[in-house]
Amino acid sequence: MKHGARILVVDDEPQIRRSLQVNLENKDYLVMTAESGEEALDAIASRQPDVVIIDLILPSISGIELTRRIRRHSPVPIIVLSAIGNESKKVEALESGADDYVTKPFGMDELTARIRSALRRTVMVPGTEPVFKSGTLTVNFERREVLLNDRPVKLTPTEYDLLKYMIQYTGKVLTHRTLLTAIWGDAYANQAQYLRVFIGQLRKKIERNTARPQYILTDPGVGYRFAHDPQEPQS
Amino acid sequence: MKHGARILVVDDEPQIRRSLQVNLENKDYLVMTAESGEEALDAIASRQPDVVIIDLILPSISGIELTRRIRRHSPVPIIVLSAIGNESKKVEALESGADDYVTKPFGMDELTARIRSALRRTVMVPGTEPVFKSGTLTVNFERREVLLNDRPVKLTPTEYDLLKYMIQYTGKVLTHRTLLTAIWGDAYANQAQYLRVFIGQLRKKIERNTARPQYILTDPGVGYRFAHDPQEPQS
DNA sequence: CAATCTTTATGAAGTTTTTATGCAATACTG
DNA sequence: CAGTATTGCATAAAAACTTCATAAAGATTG
Repeated sequence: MKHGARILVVDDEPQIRRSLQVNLENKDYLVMTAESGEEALDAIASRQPDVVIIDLILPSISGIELTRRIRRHSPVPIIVLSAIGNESKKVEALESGADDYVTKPFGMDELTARIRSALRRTVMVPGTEPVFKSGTLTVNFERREVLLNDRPVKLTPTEYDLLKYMIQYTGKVLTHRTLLTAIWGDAYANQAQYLRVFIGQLRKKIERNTARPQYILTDPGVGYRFAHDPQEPQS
Repeated sequence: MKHGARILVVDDEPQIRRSLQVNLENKDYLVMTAESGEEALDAIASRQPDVVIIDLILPSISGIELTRRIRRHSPVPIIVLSAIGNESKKVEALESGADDYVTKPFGMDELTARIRSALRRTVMVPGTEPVFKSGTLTVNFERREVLLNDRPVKLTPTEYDLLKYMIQYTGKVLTHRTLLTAIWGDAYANQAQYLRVFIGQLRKKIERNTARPQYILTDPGVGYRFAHDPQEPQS
């Protein structure tokens, strides 16, 4: 019997654990479960999952605290489940190191899409791969060169830094705060408007249709992410 | 009197220095000498040789250690001289960043062949001559000579060093800091104005239209790059 | 003293920041 | 539950600021 990726589900509600387990095993994943943060930390240490799914509401250790603790010693991709109306917790979790989120109630298709994306986030250590390619977009970090359909695209320093940062974390949801502090510094953490302006300029330069971006996706109320699979322009 | 490439000879034995100097000057190279690693590092920083020849056996700083230190900040081709029976040092030197070696005793023909080969390699253009060509511009690194439409162009030493450095990294964006430390030294890393002046002079000498440079392109806020494919003047 | 390098000055070009506006999605309210 | 207010996003454009190109004067070097 051959299994796909190993997934750890952390939730205190037995029926959700059960439901996820059944559904994900149908998709050929190997599923393990934990009902508390402590159990989860043990399982991560001993059983090396490839992805961890965490319900934000947990007894004792909260999902956010659990995320933070996992990140202290493991880079495993983390997807958090947040109940609707829990937006601030979701952002907090992302800033604590989570990679992505799914809002309850959610469909299995959505979750499995996120899982697939998370699995592809093979730690892109900056410096290992000097050339990034996706669809018609090529970025040569060695040369500091951006090509679209083999034509050079001129980016300003800030635009380039922003694009580079996002590509480095392809697939991961990057909150406004995260991006602002990374590119502009701590003092600018609340200048979300800067971000909109520069994201807008980047899209104008690299997206075919800025109204339906393929690469730089908006996560409303949260931030932006660089798409793993450039969305095909839909009919 | 016009000189070819600049060669730095590093050896502690005066008669070898003298012999190499005379022989290489006969071949029309400009030869400078250093008798210790410290002197050599100074000379590389201040006088920008095109090739460095290092005797592996030196007092104080060894040839290998010297090679390593040079490589920390300069891509200048290094040829090491190893006495027979010193094979292991030779390998170590190559691993530390040397480009080639010559085993003593050696004939002048062999050494000059290695020098020519090293000079050729700096341009990374596989060909018979250590010459770079692009469009109407020709740079002969062996003779330290620049031609535009087959007419010689007079460059000052700094202009030449800058052009050569940029050609060595054709296509790659070189930041102000990179160029300044490479050509002028660490202490000048922030003198971006020098760079503008010299880039301006170079453009005046090699560009058809300095307002639309074909070769030396500006990346605003970042630095300069030597064009990969010289832009055709557009209508 | 002649060539080269370094400095200074200035207008032009380019970039970032700020402000303004419309739109769309969500939340509020009677 | 329709209509209205609010909030966040996208975009454009003006203003402020920074960097660039160039000329030319001053200093240095051999």
